[in-house]
Amino acid sequence: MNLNQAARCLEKLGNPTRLEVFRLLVRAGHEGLSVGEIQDHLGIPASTLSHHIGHLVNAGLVAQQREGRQLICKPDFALMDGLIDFLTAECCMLTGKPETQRDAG
Amino acid sequence: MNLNQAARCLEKLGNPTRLEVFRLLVRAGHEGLSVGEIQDHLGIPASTLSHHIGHLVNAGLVAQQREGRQLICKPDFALMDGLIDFLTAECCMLTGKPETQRDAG
DNA sequence: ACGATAATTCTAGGATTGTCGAAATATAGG
DNA sequence: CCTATATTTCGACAATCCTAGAATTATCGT
Repeated sequence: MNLNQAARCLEKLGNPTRLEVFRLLVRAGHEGLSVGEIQDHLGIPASTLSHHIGHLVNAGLVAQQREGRQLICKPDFALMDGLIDFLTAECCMLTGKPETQRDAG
Repeated sequence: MNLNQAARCLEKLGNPTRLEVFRLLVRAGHEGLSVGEIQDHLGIPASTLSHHIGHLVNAGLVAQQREGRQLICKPDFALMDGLIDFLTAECCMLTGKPETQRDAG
């Protein structure tokens, strides 16, 4: 995870609707949720939701797989961990977390 | 830190230039850096840099204080910690980190 | 007051984003 | 094939963002 990759992820999560979608998917866990189920939770027009999910998929934060007529969305936990690792390592104090430090810069 | 606050911080950090500014300030530590020093590092026009710093200040991620002719910028470490806590608690697996969990919801 | 330095505000342009109805595509079942 | 369901793509519009030169404000030293 480099700075530009991180910025891209942060940009996508930096929209209230998308952050809510992502949080919903994280809470759903490895089973994921269909687009329609997400829509039931958020109550926004399908085209708007599809637009936002497209952004998340494009950034790699969400993966989709078809199951019959439904498209199941799942968060990429590893990428999210990578993002948090980046923020912790590059944009935090690191005080009291020496094991996270990389080169004692 | 609620979802909208988090989204606002993420949005501001989700721009490569601003993320680089913020990382630079974090690396500078509690002493901070003047706007001019940041400009020396990044090499972008003063008005563009000022615009981006304004965004970071507006979101509370960066604080400024004047020292003579210079404006010193410092990151708000506590807010950044709060953001990472939010992401860890609401947008992560939480597997193997039970002490980070808040209410086992 | 004057000149130099530090940084912001003004202004304007093109680029991108967010929204959502309408139309189109994909799948399932009879 | 026809109908219903699930979701995306298209199209349009307003709103916001990014960039950066020019002008302005703030501070310091003399």
